[in-house]
Amino acid sequence: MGKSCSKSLFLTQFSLQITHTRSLRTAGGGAAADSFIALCRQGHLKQAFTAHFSLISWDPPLVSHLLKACVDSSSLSLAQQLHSIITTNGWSNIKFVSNHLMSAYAKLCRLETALKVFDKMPERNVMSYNIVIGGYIQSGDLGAAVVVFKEMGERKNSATWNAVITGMIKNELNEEGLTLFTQMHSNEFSSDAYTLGSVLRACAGLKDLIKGKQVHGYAMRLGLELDLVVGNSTSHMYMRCGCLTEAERVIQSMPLRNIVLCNTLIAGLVQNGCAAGALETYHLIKRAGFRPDDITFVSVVASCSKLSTLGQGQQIHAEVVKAGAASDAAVITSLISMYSRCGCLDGAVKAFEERGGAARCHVLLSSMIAAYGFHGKGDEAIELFKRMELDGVKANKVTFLSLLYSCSHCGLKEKGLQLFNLMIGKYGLEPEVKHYTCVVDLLSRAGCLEEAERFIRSMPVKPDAVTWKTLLSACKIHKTADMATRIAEEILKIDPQDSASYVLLSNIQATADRWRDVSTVRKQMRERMVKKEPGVSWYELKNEVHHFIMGDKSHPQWEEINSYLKEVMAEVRSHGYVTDIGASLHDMDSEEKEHNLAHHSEKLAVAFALMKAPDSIPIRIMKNLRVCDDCHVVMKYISMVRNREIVLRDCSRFHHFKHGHCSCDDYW
DNA sequence: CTAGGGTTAG
Repeated sequence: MGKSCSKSLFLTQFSLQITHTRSLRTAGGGAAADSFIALCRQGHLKQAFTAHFSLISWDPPLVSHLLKACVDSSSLSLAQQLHSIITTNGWSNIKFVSNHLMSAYAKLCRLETALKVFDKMPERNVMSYNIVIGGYIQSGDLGAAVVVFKEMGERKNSATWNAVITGMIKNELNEEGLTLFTQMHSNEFSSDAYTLGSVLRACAGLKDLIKGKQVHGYAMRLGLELDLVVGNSTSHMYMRCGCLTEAERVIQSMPLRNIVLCNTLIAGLVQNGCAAGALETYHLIKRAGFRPDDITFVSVVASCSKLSTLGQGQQIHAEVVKAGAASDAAVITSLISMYSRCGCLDGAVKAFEERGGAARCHVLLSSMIAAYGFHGKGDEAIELFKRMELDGVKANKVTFLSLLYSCSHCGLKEKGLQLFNLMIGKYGLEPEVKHYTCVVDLLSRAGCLEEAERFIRSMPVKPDAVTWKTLLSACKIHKTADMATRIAEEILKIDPQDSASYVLLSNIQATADRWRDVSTVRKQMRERMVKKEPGVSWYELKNEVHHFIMGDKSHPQWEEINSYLKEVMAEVRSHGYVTDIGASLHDMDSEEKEHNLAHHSEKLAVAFALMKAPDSIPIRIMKNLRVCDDCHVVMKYISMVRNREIVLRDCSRFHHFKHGHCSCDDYW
């Protein structure tokens, strides 16, 4: 469940002061050019060139525009073709054309060529220098960047400083940018809105609230705090530092608002755990007359993902298509993740396939790999990674993390270990604790518990509570109560309030009939005031989310649901199901336990879904805790007896129940 | 010198 959040200040008095939205990039060249650009946007650069090359009346803005597209789709050869068009037409002396060309070469890892273009420029502007400096910074040659900066310095004005500071910060050299900012002042150049915007962005990147507040104060002294860009950057900085109220106050004070400001607010709300507020704000800004753009959609789709509300997500997807934002790589990445997290792998695959093969960057591919992994499709995930390697798209740490858990989720131990070694060896990536945790999962799931424990105790980074919890889950499956006690101690050293671990340990002891140990755990829980978090399940029906909590009869159709659940359970019993009382932690007699188990939130939710939803669609239920053993068994029976597909997402993974079998292979 | 966005263990 999302964190509760106070109603946004913004929502209470949002006015209709709208500034003009940035218009979609347009370029010269008429209808052929439009169609050309449309094709390029969809990632079909090569097709676009073949079909339209001779029809287009080339002009400098169009060429510049397309150079940007080349960067987006990593097409060096097309950039070279454009280069020759520039040369043939004698446009090399136009500053912005050469700047774009340099920028494309630099970003496509051809710094040498970019420098040649730079050398041939008869006249340069700040941008030209900035691109070269940026290129050097990206290739890791800071020394050369400084040399160019000094050469540029001989021209020694505010715009130059701003250009370099912006260049640094854009390349994530936040500290360096801030240092230059200080130097700029000691060289008696004063800041303007451009400087402040960049510097605030650096503070946001560093999550440095103290510096950020100082800059905010400085902006007020300069009377620049109401500038659209400065105000937005200030709000963004507060959002990144987790100060939601402060960020909203800044937006509230702005005399003019535009879609960028709205986006800062919506993204900030999601990032600060208030997905419901983000969704609400989205509907509000639309009513206020703002037109959402691709960036808005990325955040709104992410909200649906966090809330696990497939219906709302699909609705937003339709709006994305209508708004013509469906070919933006970030939007698609977000959609893939949303469908996957809402339990609809088909939707994720469809969104992925629609993108076509032309322009799939590493983030987009990683998100699809993660989606396969989430749903236990390890082979598909690995297949996609192979294709990624063939296409020359470079995998990063996130890609490998997704690959590793794809393997552990379906028992591909050897394959997973191979990938782990590939990541360190061939890719030269340093694993983080999350990667090590996946390896622990790979080993322990395969029954190598001792090896997994040795691995944890010898790994070069400090294991966290999750690392140990992974091993503790394995102890449950492999019924090793002694080891479980030892591992639980490690977890409670790190987080003594982690109720899930107490519950897990107690269940393991109960299964091993070690009742004295069970009561020790319960005593510890009482002494340390650890409360078992109540289990909540939710189910979305016709745009409405229904919540179910054990023992809570507040649902308007509670009686009906309860008696229907009884019917279903009787049906399931007639097919051989027997209640497993061990799954209950509570200290009570058997009859009471059975009664409690029978009303677990996921059972209530599934009964409601069986009652209300059409037979043809899978039932998708979300739960805030791990699924209990008994409910897991019941779901398997229901999927068989009723011939219904049930997708249950608990706090860590998906369970797909079909024909009496679960995708997790009873390991979770 | 022109803001704001994407993938991530249990």
